[in-house]
Order: sequence, then structure tokens, then C-alpha cells
Amino acid sequence: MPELPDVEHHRRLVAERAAGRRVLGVRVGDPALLEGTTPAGLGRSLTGRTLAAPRRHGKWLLLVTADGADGPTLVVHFRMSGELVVDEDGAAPGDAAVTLLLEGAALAYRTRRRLGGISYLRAGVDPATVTGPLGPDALGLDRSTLAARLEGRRGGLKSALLNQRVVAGLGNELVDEILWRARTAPDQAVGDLTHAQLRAVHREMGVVLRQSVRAGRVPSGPTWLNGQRSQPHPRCPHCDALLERSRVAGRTTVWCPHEQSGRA
DNA sequence: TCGCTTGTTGATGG
DNA sequence: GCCATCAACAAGCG
Repeated sequence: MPELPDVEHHRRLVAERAAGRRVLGVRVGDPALLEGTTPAGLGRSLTGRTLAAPRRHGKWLLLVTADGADGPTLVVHFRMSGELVVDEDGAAPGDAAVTLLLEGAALAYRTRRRLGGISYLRAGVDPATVTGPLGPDALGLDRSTLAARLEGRRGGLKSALLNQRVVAGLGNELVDEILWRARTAPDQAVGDLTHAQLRAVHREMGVVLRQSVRAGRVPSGPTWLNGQRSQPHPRCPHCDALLERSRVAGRTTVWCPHEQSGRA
């Protein structure tokens, strides 16, 4: 399930192996996943341009073309199952929804479950027209900004952190991991957060994101809550208590009733 | 066959 | 406007 770390992994992949190459053509295998243009229009717009350094905001990836100034941009969302593949052997995957044929490589977007997709943005158009309003990126977020984003909100903490308008990039697994490490209940009211809790949430957000980005995904080792969530009887890696599974903010939520005070 | 899962949008109601 | 809840979407999985 692509969350921020998976998208960041794809950003680095494109930066290292596809950026700087010229677009020779495009191939659209699934036109339904292409928004904002037609397959032919995409080819006309991109052919001859150079792929610039990709950018990421939350779970969105921007594939910017450039020749001096920013040119047309592809806005990519992975949703549940999307991935980018760079092939430098000249053999692009045949089952890709959209493939950019580059000088010396092919950059292919695949998605098994056909959610997500690629939106075409003309040069100079704000990506927010596609992504909607997004909060600041969760990676590298400083504490005062987090506090400001939560200020005045009613409702639960997990719900707020999942809201991409509040903070961009966190998904279900990351939020459960962060709250467990910060020893804060998922349904903790945002308005009642103590300074100590906010500090802990911010600190653990940084720890979890840095380690996840390094791994290219949310790790699932024995010291991670994420490693327990699919077990039939998951136990807390800290205290060995049986973990609770319930629904918070409409999402399956795994948490430790012993360490995370409050209820979910 | 049914139900659950994911992220996001959009409808509905408080 | 803010927030919760629910349905919808796709498709794999049990």
C-alpha cells in the first residue's frame, strides 16, 4: 500500500534513472487511467521534452518535463497498487497503463487494481487543481507547523493525521505506527492533546518516516507495530499485551490498549 | 458468493 | 466551515 515512503522510493528511482533523459514517445495501454489529455495528445505534448527532477508532495508524485522552465507535468497517484518501473534494457513492460519511452530507458506506470492514475497538467497549471488542497509534507515537518495544522480542530487525532489537507503523506499504517510509538490513543481528541503528547507524536513521526523512507516502505520487522497488524492475534512488541483491532476514522486500527491510554 | 482491505472523493447529517 | 459516517471505486484474497 503506497504511502509516503513508497512514493519517495519511486521519486528517487525516477531521479536516479530517468531524469535528464529526453522523451522519444509515449505508449498508453489503459486510456481510462489517463486524465486531462488523450493518448495522442500526451505524445504530442511530451515528445522531444526532457524529464526534469521529479517532485513529491505527500502521496503525489510530479513528473515534470522541462527545457529551461517547467513544462507539462504528469501528476501521478499510486492509490492501492500503483508502481513505477524504469527499464534501461529497452524492453518496457507490456502491461503498463502509461509508458514514457525515453532516450536509453522506459518509464512505466503500472497499477494492478486500476485505482489511481496519471493526470496531465499543461505548463504553469497548479498541481492542486488535480491533488486538491494538501497540507505540508509530513517528511521533515517541524513541530510548530504540526501544532499549527492541528490547532483548533475538533475530532480525533488519527482522523486528523489521515486527512491530507492537514498533513500530506500519512496513511493508515504509518499513523497507527506513529501513535503507538507516541503512546497516544487513536481517538485522542486533538483539542485535548498535551504538549508532551504533541512532542511525542512529532518526534515519532520523524523517526517512523526517516526509517520508512530509508527502507522504501513501512518496515514490518519484529520491533514494528506494522509487523503485527496482519497477525491473527497480534501482540505489542513493547509490552506483549494483545493488541486491539477496531475501526477509527473508518479504517482498521491496530493499537495497544495497555500503552496507548484511552479507547479506540 | 460475500465481505474485507486500501486512499480518495463526494453525499449526507449533526 | 468542520467533523463523522457511509458509499463508491477495483480487484485480490480468504
